[in-house]
Amino acid sequence: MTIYDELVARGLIAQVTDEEEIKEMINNGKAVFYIGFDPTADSLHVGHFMALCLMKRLQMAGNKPVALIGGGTAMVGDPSGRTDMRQMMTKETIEHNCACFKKQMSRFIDFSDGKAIMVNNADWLLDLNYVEVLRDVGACFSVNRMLSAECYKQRMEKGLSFLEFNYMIMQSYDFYHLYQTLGCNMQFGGDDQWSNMLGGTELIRRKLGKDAYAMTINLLLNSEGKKMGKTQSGAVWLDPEKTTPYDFYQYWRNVADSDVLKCIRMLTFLPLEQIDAMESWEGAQLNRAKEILAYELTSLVHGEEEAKKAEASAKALFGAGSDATAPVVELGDEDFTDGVIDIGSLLVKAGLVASKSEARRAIEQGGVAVEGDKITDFKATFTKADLADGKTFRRGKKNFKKIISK
RNA sequence: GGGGGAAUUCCCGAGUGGCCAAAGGGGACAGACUGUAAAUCUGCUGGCACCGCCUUCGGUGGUUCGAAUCCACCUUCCCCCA
Repeated sequence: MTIYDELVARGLIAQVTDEEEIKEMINNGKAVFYIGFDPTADSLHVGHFMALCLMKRLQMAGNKPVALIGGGTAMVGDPSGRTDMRQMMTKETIEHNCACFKKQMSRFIDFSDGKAIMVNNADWLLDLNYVEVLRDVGACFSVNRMLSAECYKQRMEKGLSFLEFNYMIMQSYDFYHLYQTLGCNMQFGGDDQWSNMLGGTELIRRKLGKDAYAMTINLLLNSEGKKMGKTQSGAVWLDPEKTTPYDFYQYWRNVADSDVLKCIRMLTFLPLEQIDAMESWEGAQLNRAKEILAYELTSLVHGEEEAKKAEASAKALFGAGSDATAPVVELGDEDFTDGVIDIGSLLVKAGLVASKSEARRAIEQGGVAVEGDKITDFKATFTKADLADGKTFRRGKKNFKKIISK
């Protein structure tokens, strides 16, 4: 099976500019392609992970990836798919984020011996001269066309600043620049980048009279059409400091039935035959598929060892009720007053609830348990000795913390 | 530049002087049912020393016994005209 066919079979490909040409190039390892990542946070998230996987798959097929970190474009901010303007980031923040991205990417992509290249568009964008750019590339863009682009649609209602309007031009310039300097002839990215990417192929055609290609991959949407990889508290990060391997595992363990197979197909490297075999699974059997999904992804992102730990924790907590593996929180003397700590403060300290009021509510509604026994009294207290060996506290069905006094 | 409108608790959105911690919806959270799923039903949704008190309605001042509600200035955004 060719790499292109595999991408299709995995449901990854969304749009392509020239299917035959792209097929020919990536199947034969002839593509030099780039994917851009704007450093909007200090860690990559699931969306980036998909792009990195795509990069890896293509690299394995012999193509040469260029990972572009958008240190320059982040100064502008991509308005695509947004209803309001991004908060402007300081140069320092951007630089810090770039460094974080770089570190994380190196774990997924092999940059040794020139097998892949990493560049930062700050290196060429920041020194551009305004009038020169206007004359040079500005003349190649039609405002009328740009305004009708899908990525600006949403913003036509709420307002779009000139700063952000220029994002497409910056991205197009990147492609143009990489085409000339690295012979980069393809750009891949999320489907929300389609119009920005077309801007680049168009610019190359106009300026150089050459063809360049673009291909987008489907965004990972759940069955309700919402982007996956987000939780109430924000994105699911790849940085273990920001999203623990256990939480990462749990996120995937809890995806909806209707989304499991799609996720396995799009995100894991499991052979397609094996995935096809899961297609017939139904009902509770899908739980097995969710375990596989969660394990595979945790393993890819955090390593096999962490994945095993997360899986073991989950099985223990949800299965027999063993307490050995929940995340541990230690309490010191300062947490106890007169030798005791009340349940409300304890839950707050453990990070199981945001406030004592929330703790009260959770208890009143029967959502808190210690060592499997439901707590009904908000006035309950614990002494240091009670917690000397550690006790597992649960809020709701899925939140566990082991509390130990020291 | 001229004219008009808007800013409310996580989001949308009521509220135009006391009965407002603020309707309604969404989301989130908790419970029941389950398969650590979905759907459904119930509860709950600012904080705390919780039958009470404190902080919130873009910002700063002011009027008033009392303001999310009135006045002034400021900030931001939208619409129409240029």
